[in-house]
Amino acid sequence: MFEYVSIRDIARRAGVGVSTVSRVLNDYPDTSQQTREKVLRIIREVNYRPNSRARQLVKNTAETICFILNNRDVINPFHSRVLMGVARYARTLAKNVIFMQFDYPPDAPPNRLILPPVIWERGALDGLVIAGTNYPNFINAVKALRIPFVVFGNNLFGDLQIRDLHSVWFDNEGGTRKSTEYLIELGHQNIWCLVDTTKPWYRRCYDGYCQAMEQHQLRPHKLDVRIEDSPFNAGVEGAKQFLHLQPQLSAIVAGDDEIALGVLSGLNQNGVRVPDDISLVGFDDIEGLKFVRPLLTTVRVAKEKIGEELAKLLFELLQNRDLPPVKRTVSTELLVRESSARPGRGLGSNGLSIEVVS
Amino acid sequence: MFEYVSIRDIARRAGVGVSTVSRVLNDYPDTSQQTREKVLRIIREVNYRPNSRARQLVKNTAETICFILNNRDVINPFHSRVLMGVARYARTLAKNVIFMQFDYPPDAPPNRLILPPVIWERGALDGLVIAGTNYPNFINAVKALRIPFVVFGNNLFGDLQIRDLHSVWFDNEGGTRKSTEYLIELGHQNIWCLVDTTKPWYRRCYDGYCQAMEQHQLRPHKLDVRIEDSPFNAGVEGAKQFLHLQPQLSAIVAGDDEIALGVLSGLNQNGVRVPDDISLVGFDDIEGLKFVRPLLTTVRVAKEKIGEELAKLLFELLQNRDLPPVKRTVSTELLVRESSARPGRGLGSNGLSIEVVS
DNA sequence: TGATTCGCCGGAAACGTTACCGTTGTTAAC
DNA sequence: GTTAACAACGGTAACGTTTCCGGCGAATCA
Repeated sequence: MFEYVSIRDIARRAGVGVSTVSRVLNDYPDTSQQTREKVLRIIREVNYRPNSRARQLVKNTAETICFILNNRDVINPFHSRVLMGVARYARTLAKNVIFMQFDYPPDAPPNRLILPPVIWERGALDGLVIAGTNYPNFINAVKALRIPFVVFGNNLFGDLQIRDLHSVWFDNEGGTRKSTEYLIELGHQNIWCLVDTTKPWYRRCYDGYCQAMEQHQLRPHKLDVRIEDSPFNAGVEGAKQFLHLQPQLSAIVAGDDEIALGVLSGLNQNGVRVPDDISLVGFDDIEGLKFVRPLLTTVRVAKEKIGEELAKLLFELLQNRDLPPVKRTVSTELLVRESSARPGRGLGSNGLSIEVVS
Repeated sequence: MFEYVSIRDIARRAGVGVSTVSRVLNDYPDTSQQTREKVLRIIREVNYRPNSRARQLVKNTAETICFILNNRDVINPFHSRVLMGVARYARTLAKNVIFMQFDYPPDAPPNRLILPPVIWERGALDGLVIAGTNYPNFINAVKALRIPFVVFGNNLFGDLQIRDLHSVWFDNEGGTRKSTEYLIELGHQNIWCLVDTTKPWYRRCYDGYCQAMEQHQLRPHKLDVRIEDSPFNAGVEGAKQFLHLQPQLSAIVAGDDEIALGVLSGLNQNGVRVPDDISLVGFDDIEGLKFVRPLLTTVRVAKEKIGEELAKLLFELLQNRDLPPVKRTVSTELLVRESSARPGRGLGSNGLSIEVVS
C-alpha cells in the first residue's frame, strides 16, 4: 500500500499522541474540545480510515458473526429470508455477517468433522448462527470449540438435548393445529394428514394435527410417506392414495406447501377439484405461489422474524455468555385462501376467499 | 479468554522459538522433520487454533470479500443463487464472504454516501462483489476507496463507463434474440415485446428482440410500460392492451418471467388461451414456476455461474491489481416448454413439449 | 587446516490499534 | 501558600502473528 495513513500519521500531523487520536476516534473522554476538533479535521483532510483488523485484535472481538447454511446445496427462499433477517439485525448493531455453506456427513464423529477455517480458527468470529439441516455431530463439534452459537431448530435431526442449546423455532405444531382446527370448524370430519414422520419437522406437523383432531373427538388419519428428494412428487403419489378414500375423505393437511402442491397437481390430474371436492391446506407460505390456482390456504411463517430472533439471541449471548439456554418460538399464522372450503357440494373457490393477511 | 493458547505457548512447550512454530504452521522450509513433528504433536495435544486476525494484520490481507446486495429489501431467488455461486467459489480458495444488504439514494453524491463500516474501514475486506440494483454514485464511491471490486452488470443504471469496470453480465440481449428467433421459426410474424425501456435490462431485451425481428424483415412492435413495483401487474395490464390486437398478434416476448406470468394471467382471465391462441415467452427461468400451467417457455440464466464468475474475476483482480477492465458475459439458453406453439389453430400444450434442459 | 556453504533455528521488529499509567499544568480547597 | 483534585495528554506495553536477519554447528571444499 503506497499511501496508507495510520493513526500514527494522524498523531504526527496533529501534533498529539496516538492515544489522543484513539480517544477521539472512540469518543472517549479526557480530550479537550479544541484538540478533538483539530484531530477530526485532520482525519477528514487526509481521509483517514481506521484499520478494523488491528482494533479487533487488541479488543479481542471480531465484530462479526457467521451464518452457516448446512447441508443445503441451494439457499432456498425460506433460508434466504432468514439470512436477510440476520443480516438486517446485525446491521443495526454494526456487526458483519459471514455467509457460509457447508456440507457434512451426519454420522461423522464430532472430532473428525473438518470445520471451515473461519470457524475453526480463532478471532474471525464472535458467534455462529447455525441454519439449514443439522445433526448432533456438528452441533457438538461447535460446542467443543466454545464458540457462542444459536441454532435454527426446526430442521434439527437427532436427540439433542434442546435444553442445552440456544435455539429459535417456528411453531410448526401450533400452526398445523390451527389449520386443522380451521378445517374442522368448516365442517370437515374425515381429515387426513400427509407427512413423512421420519423427519422431525413433519412429525411436529402431525402432532399438531392430532391435537386438533383429538380435541374434537375426531379420529386422526395419517398417510406416512418417505420423502427423499421431492416433496412435490411425494404429494403427487399421496394424491393417488387419497383417491381411494373418496368421498369420505374431505380435507387434507399437507406437511408443507410443496407437498400440498403435489397433492393439488395429483388430484387435478384425476379430475378431483380443490376445494370443491377436497379441501387442502399447506404449510410455510412459500413465495412464488401467487400464480397457482386455487391459491393455497396455508400457514405463514415469519421467516425474516426468525432470522431476526436468531441474531438477537446470539448477540444477547455474546453480551452474557452465561445466558441460560433458551428456546424461542416464532408464532405462525393461518392464511385462509382458496384451496379450502366447506365440505359437501363444494362452494367453489369464490365462495370463501377470506384473506387474513397481517 | 481463560485457556487461550497462543503460538508462544506452543513454542515454550515444544522448547523451540516462535518462528519455528510459525514455519511449521505455514509449511515453510528450514525446519527439520524431527522438530516439525514435535511441534505438530503439541499443537494437536493442546488443540491450538491460530488467530487468523493476527495473521491477517501482519500479512495485510483479510482473506475475505464482501457480497453487497444493494437496493433490494429481499434477497430474491435470482440473487440467492448468485450469492451461492460466489460463496462456493470463495470456499474453494478458503476465502470468506461477508453478506451485506445496503440501500442508498441514487442521487446522493458519492462523497456524501455513508458506506457501511465494513467497506469504509480498512482491513476488513480484500474486495467487493457489488450486486443488486446499482447507480453510478455508489460505484464511484467505492472506486474512490481504491478497493478492488467487480460488479454484476445487468441491473446497473446510468451512464457508467463500463470500460472502466470489472463486470459480469448475463446475455440478456442474446437470450431474447434467441427466444424471438425461435418464435419466428415457429411461424409467428406478428410478435410483440412487452418491456419497460426505462430500465436498461429491459432495454437490452428489447434490443435483442429487435435484432431478431429485423433480421427476418419483420416489423418490431413494442408495448412500453412503466414498471414500478410489480412486473406481474404490469403484465396483467399489458395483456389487456394485447386483447385489442388480436387475432393479428400471435406471440408475445415478455421482458422477464414475472411479466410473462402477469400476461398469462391477464390473457387467461379474458378467455385467451396460451399457447393455443397466443404464444408467450419469458426470461430468467425463475424457480418455483414448475407448478404453473402451461409451463413457461423462457430463457435460462445460469445464476450460480454468474456468482462464480464474479468471484473468479474478483480474485483474479486481487492477484493482479493492474488487470485491465473486463466485461465477462455468461451465456443464456432457450428453454422451450409449453407456453409456445405454432401459430394458427393452436396445437395445444401437449403438441409441443420439448424440454431442452442441459 | 581454514574458509565457505548450508541446514536449522531463535530473537526481535514489525503490523495498527487500544488500554493502562504516569506526568504535566491548572484550578479548587483549606 | 501549600496541598489536593482534576482535566488533558503522551508514552508504551500489550494483542498474536509473520518476517527478517543473524548465529551456530556441521558438512563441504580448496
